[in-house]
Amino acid sequence: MFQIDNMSRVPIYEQIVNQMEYFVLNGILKEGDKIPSVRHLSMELSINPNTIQKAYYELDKRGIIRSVPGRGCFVTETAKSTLSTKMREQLTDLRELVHTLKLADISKEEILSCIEEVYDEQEQ
Amino acid sequence: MFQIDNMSRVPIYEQIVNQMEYFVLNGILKEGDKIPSVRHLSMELSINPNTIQKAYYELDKRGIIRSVPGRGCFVTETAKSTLSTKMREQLTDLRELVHTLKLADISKEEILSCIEEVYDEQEQ
DNA sequence: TTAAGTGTACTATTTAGGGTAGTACAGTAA
DNA sequence: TTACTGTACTACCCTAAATAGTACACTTAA
Repeated sequence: MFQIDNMSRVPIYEQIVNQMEYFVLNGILKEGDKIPSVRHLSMELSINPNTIQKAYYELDKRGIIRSVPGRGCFVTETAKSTLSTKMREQLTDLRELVHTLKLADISKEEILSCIEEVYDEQEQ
Repeated sequence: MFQIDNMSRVPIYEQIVNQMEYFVLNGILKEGDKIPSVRHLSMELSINPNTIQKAYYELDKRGIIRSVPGRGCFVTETAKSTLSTKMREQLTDLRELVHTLKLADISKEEILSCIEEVYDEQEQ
């Protein structure tokens, strides 16, 4: 499920956070779902439990999961809508990236067709 | 000219590299232009000379500038075309970002109008 | 020739973040 | 009771980044 890139500059705990959010947005994880326990995921990814805990703590703080001592961690009911709102802020990143591409003399048409492609893709 | 964000996770030397490339793409720095000396930029930004040197070394390696001992550093004749080619590879990043926005239920139309805006902007 | 400015090359040191190791405690559920 | 869960804590290691300081060779202009 999770893919960790040890060569990345992005810290492992943040990779886990990002992928968890991606899974929620993508519907792979749904509201109320139980996610892997700290120790279990730690074993599966061969990562120290503290690192997983750090990721889960961050996700809890963001309202994506809820940690229940003794029971486990679960995706909150509001996770997806919270993320959708947050993602909208990435429109700023989009503008910056497109601006850079424009400077590189990449045509508007090329950008637009790129957008069309992504939106016409079927999710598997 | 340069803006350094000390709170950023991106290393200072890499911020300088990025901004130098941006200036070249944007036409603020042109082929043959002399760029600030290591010591001068070091003073201006209150950054250790070694950090500036590291950035310049990287830019030299990428073919964006040429360092000439005793004379200074200059933007190469091929800098802009080199960067344009490299920027084209960022179309992959664009796809990923758009994919994320799509997952967040942001409409295609909203994305497209965002693109239009950027391309219709006048550069100052 | 001299002086100032240039890039370059070192070594040593500090700092902060990330990650690991190990232990311990309390709650939950079969 | 037993095994699982999240949580908390200290200590330690490692790496990259950045700083500090010095030194050398080259170029330019006075």
